[in-house]
Amino acid sequence: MTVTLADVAARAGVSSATVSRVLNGNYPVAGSTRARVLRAVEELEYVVNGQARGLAAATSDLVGVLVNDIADPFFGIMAGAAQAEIAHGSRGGTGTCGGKLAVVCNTGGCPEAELTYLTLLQRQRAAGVIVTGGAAEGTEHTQAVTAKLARLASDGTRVVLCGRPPLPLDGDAATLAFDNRGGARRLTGHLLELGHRHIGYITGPENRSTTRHRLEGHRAALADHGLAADAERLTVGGDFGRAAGYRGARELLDTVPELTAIVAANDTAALGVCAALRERGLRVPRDVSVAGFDDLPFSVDAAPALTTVRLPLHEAGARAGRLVMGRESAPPGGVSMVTARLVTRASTAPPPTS
Amino acid sequence: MTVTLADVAARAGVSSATVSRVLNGNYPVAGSTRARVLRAVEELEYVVNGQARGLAAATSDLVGVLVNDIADPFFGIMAGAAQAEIAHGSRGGTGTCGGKLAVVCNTGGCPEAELTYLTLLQRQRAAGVIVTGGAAEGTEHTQAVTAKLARLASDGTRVVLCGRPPLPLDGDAATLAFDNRGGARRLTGHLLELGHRHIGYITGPENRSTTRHRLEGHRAALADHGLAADAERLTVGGDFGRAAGYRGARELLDTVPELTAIVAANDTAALGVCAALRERGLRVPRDVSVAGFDDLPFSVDAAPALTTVRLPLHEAGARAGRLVMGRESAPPGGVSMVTARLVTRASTAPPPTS
DNA sequence: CTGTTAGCGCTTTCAG
DNA sequence: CTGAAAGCGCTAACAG
Repeated sequence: MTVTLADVAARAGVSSATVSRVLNGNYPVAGSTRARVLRAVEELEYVVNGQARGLAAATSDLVGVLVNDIADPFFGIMAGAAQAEIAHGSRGGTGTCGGKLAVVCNTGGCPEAELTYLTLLQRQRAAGVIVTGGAAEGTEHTQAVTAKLARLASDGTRVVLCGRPPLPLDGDAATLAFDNRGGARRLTGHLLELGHRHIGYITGPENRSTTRHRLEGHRAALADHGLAADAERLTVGGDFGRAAGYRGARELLDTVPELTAIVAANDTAALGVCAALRERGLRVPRDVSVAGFDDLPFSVDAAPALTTVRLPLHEAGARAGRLVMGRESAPPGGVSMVTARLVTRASTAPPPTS
Repeated sequence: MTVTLADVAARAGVSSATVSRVLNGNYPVAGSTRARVLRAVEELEYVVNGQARGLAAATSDLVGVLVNDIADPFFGIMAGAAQAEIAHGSRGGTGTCGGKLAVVCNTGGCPEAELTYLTLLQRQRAAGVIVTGGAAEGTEHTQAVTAKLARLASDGTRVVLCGRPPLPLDGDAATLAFDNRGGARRLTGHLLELGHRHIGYITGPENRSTTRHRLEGHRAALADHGLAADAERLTVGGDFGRAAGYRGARELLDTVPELTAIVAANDTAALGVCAALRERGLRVPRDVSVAGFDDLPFSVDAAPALTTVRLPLHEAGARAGRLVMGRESAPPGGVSMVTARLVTRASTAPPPTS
């Protein structure tokens, strides 16, 4: 039924080894022979069996990309950029081919799912793995994920952490850490400079490194201005979702009447905040300033356009892709800090003078 | 270095065949033997080699998911839902495992890239392929894509088309077609009922089935009201991007002063339209009504909330996932039409009375 | 430059 | 119920 190397060899009147050499192009083959082989390949519509090839050569065409939520542009942008680099160099048709296949895995941020996918990738002997998004902290499985990653790295799988704190891994593992703490600090600093003194904060999901770092940055800025005492009361829990932003804003409005600004842990939640404010008849930024984090594409289209912190997601994803493909060498120390730049737009202004 | 079946067998004091049988659980094995084998697996941290297994059993753990742009939530939502179904049943650890690995491939809507990825997937002997998003039409490569899909289907790869017109494929191929034409017709019908008579339209990219169907639906609604004559002049080209919506709106505003509404081919472009309108000092919907298509999550947060057409992307993606896994049987005739529901929100209102 | 010969690690008859 | 043996389709030495 399905045509194999041997079929091609027979048709071209050569040995299967020769066909293999022509296809892989990593060995000298006479021009006439090569032509004959290629014609046979065409005629038979031969397509190599990647599994057999991988088994024999101990290689793999697969690279895993773990994301928390592929439907979220935050991850979609990184995954897309990484994938473009990973596939880079691939040529269609029946001929040779460079690039690899990116396997994007949705973990929902759940360490168990991460573990499952890492095992699945290990099973396929993936050439590399990119893990994006913050790490879960303090869970039982967190340790297991680290161990699995260590195992993969020591087995020769290239491991790249993108937007996640560095881990002590052997092999050529690299980390692109996001400066969430610094970005958050600058963002809240901006609000403080505008004159705000009662700033609400809606966090990300519990026990995640990203949540913690952004909150720490926010608190650091408050501390800079001697406002640390009030911080706890002005903080409500969220989960990076729009609904959480909406609920959080309502709660803050109810409990902190003197509030003049709300910072959400990300843009999506900030949109929910805006919706809640609108519903209460409050104007942004005249009555309350609002800020997010990430600078996703839709943030500039919010009304008013959102002040936020820009993370170069596309560049980071592309770089992670190059790192995992070994096309770029790891930064010294294996860790590179990705800077987060403050982007001030229309949603923040000085507090009402009243 | 890496531990194999034989290592486990040796440790457990059985043959490798027995280990295989325990791991696959598809053959009777004595309880005591099984326990011994499982313990050896644990101790050695054995993980099966998917390539070898695939080669020997002529199976694959991979399922391809082709999308136009993974950074676009339109595709992210479908891909995420499909992936959840594909991975479904997978259990972590060292034991057996049901689900498969979804390989999400970004094609950028380019038929050549589609071809490349399909070949790559064919090479890996993927168990199935889901192709999402509209098809390119009239390109040289379009035919080649169809041929490749036909080849895959006849080779036993399950092919599912999701949001793309049906193709005559052998094997168990299924199609989930989106009712773009009907949805667009109802959307423009809504505007006409509100009293609009000069409705601008910003299209999607050229030569794509989705673009064509949505435009056809729009025109059909106009024809229902005897307004077909003016349609050409009120249509400008776009590409589903925000910038195209922005540019298109400016162009329409300049050339059609009597305009009272603008329909964009999708929500993203509609956001660009709103931005252009805002910039010109026009209020939505008081001066100009705006409508999009897709009902992406951010559309409800636009200001004003966008009137649009809802496509059940999550359900469609999940269904495509079940179909490709053979967990749900194909609809009669192999084609199922996914309905597109009109969602009226604040961005549309009757035209100014002046 | 090309053919021969071993496997890669696993599944799967076929015997026992 | 378990073991032995024959491949799955390909690559990679090793000889010519």
